Amino acid sequence: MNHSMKRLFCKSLCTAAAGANLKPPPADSAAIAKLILSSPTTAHQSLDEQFLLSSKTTPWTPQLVNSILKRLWNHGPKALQFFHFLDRHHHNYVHAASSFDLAIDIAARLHLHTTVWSLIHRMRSLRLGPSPKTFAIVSERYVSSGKPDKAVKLFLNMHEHGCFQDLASFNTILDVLCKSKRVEKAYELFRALRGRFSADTVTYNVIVNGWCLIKRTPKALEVLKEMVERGINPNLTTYNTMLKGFFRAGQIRQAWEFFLEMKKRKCEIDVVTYTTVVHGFGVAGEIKRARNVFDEMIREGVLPSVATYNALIQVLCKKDSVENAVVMFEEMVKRGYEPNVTTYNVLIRGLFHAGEFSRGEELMQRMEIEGCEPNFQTFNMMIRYYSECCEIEKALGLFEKMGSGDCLPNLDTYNILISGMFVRKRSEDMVVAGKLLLEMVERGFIPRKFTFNRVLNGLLLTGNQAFAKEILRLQSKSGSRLTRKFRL
DNA sequence: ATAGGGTTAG
Repeated sequence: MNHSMKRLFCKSLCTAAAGANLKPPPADSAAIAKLILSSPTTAHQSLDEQFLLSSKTTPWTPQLVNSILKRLWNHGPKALQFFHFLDRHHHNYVHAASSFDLAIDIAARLHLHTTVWSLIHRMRSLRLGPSPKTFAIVSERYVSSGKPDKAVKLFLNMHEHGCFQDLASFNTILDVLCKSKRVEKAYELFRALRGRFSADTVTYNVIVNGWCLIKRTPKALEVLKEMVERGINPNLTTYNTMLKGFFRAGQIRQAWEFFLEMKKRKCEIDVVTYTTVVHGFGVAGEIKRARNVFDEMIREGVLPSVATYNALIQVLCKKDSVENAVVMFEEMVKRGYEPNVTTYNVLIRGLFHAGEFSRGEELMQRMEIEGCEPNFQTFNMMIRYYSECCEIEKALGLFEKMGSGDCLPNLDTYNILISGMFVRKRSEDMVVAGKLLLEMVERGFIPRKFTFNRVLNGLLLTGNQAFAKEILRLQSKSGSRLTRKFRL
């Protein structure tokens, strides 16, 4: 059953249920999100009349609210406006902890520090949290905006906000630091507190992975050794992490030896191990060895997963030929696998990269027919290729499609498209770039100074002085205006 | 949201 059929089927079922008075009519998060998006965005203005009216009869549930917040993820100001509206005006509805977590994440992405903390306090006064998850979200935001010390401090002070630290939250903060490449900082914290929290296999795995992520495999091996000495047993995850680390660091020979050692020691190697090796060899350009390992896994009775096929298809595109990748794709379908969005993205990219635009477009149509929704990567990648090849109309067409669909443009989309507006060096493209810049600010994204300057220069050079002035005004007050508008 | 495998860009 394809996607549109599924939707139809769902709809008729729901209508039947409502008609029979079995349950309240289902509220459609897509429709509500659209209504919110189409409300005017003037400052201090509440949501649209139409929305206000319909909100009175909408049976609000946390699931519905969360679904709407996710749809509005890339329009943070609207998402928060909606969240605050329900919080204030619907006294019979109280937000769930999970909705608070989403709102906190959105506010943190908009750098609305004050809003983040008032939400946390409100959550606490309603006795809904904050939970370890809330702290994980806020820490991650701190780390990704270049403030790892604040993240650590937050973890150390968690208990002051009514949330006690435990091994799980310790592992989480270490992982957050490692994933953002702040491995030295994580290692420092790990050494200071591993005794207090009785570090376990997960803790050590997080640290081993951290060193591997920054290609410092000797340090990772050191931690592995220490782990064994302290009586903490490494598991398959530990070894798979190490294996991936060798490939990432370009130590192909060591990776192969490590893999052989894993087999020799009768470690029950799994689909993840094999996928790591197939991908690792492929990225290193060793297509033949990648294929050999792929054949070996089937011989050994380890079933490849969609991820394994994705790895193989990707490396065929990059290091072999896109034609062979297409063959592999058809083979996986023939064997009964259902390609996912990553599969399509990898192959569409391969086709575009080879200049096979129409075949790439056909594949996108095919994915939609199969009920596989394109995501950010799909759109952003295609927009990037179209821009590079001066197909600005096609790039803009995809952008429109995102805005009207379930996948709102994100920060990358705006950056890619704005860059694309410079390839033709046309005056009218500069105006579009300026409009995109205004729109992205309105949606809560903060353009880099470079982007502002580039658009300003473009407008000035093409005689759009008045528009340039408008953008200059916006630049000077964009940050402060947002904070005032959405503070609780 | 406690850890490992596919999407980027050389």
